[in-house]
Amino acid sequence: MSDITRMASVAALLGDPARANILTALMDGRALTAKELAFAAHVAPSTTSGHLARLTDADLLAVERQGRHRYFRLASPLVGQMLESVMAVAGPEPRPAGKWRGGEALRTARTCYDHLAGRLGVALADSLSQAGHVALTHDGGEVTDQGHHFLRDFGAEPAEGKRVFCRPCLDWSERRPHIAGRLGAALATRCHDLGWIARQRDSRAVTITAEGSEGFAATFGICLN
Amino acid sequence: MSDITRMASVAALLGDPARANILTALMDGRALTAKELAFAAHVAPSTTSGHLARLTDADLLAVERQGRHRYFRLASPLVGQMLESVMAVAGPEPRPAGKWRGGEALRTARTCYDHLAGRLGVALADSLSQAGHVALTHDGGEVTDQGHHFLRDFGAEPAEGKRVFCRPCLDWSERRPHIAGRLGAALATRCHDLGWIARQRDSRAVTITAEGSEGFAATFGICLN
DNA sequence: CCGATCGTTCGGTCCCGGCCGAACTGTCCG
DNA sequence: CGGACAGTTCGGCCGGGACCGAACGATCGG
Repeated sequence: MSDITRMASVAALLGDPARANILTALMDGRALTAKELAFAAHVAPSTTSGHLARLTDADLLAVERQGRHRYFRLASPLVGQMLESVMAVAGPEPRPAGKWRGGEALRTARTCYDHLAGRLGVALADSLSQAGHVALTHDGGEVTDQGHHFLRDFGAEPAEGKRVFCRPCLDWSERRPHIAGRLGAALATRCHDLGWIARQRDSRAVTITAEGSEGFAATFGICLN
Repeated sequence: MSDITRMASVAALLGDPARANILTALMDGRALTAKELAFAAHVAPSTTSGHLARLTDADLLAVERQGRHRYFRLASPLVGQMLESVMAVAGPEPRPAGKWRGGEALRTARTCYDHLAGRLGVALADSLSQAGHVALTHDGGEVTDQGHHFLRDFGAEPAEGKRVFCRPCLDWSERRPHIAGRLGAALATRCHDLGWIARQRDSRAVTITAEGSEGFAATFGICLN
């Protein structure tokens, strides 16, 4: 099979709505059981089983047995990045002009594999950028010396090593870059540890707690209303 | 239509081998006519016409009329990045153990939208990195002061502006990062202007000329044999 | 004006693959 | 051991969509 046909077959796997639902349900890195995924995909368990078999055969999913359960997760971060890049092309839903639809929570704040995205993610990136803590461009990013101090104080400095910590990740709903990479993961973890954000059940959406609302405003000048 | 179903429909467009061939044929940024694309896709012109209509409807392709021709090109760099990311997940073809197949040229050197990829692209990235001209990580990259001098001498310094010039772009055949972004585009242009590389007809593959072979060895210490 | 070429539209064929329910295997628990 | 639950396999149904050839506009050259 040629490179292109193999690419097509991978893309075809994403091209079915049921499988797309399965994959996006796993995008935050959690591992879910077949039944939970059947619910997410809105199809019968038997149908889901077939989809899961194909996805694992193609190495898009990894599976782990645990008693009578089988836990599925994305096989690698590459898969998550692929999904985000397709979302970026699919673009944001054209706003129905003043009408609010479901899924707004996802737009406000969500996890993108291991970091924060949505309006919160973009706002964080803007805040750090305007304060001079990070230098972001459309194709890379770097933490400034001043930024290192700030992040250490905040408790989110990523491990030492290479100089560049932030890969900009184009947000599919905001169409603006936000902070991924090691820094993005460290920020998300810290916000979670501080109790500023909480994961929602069965969704990549995250809720901003009362403490978070206060904290984001005080520390980053972010107010999402 | 929800975000996920829209993502699925975009992915489904990539999921057909004929359309995948069309899109990859356009990945180097050239604009091709419907007939050329029909040849690339290995299907009848009538079939191609339908595919092209669907791809332009979904804003994956942009079209420009010129007399009785219609020139198609990728609608945005985002589309090219999406294709690369899917290729990265699809992974390299498992080598048939000592047997050389067609498509080797593509693995040696090719264009990836506007920069160089394949073994040449990876070797360039390695060379610049080891010489201390750029600092590359898996999620970003930066040109050093020393690198600025070197690139200016080579004639490939990208336009002034932001500090970070290189987005690492995971190579789907080598599984290693190479240099994309502004720096990648500048390097590719300079190598082309020097006559070191030449585009092949109807392919993203590029050939390394005799001058190029010498130049890459002398300037970068690269020898691809 | 006429042929040649580029591209689209239409009608018809055909097959892939998504879906379900029912039956089956395997695991945990009382 | 027997019931409950997780997950898979199988058979059958059905629709979407990929494909082609032929006929039809559009545009260029002579």
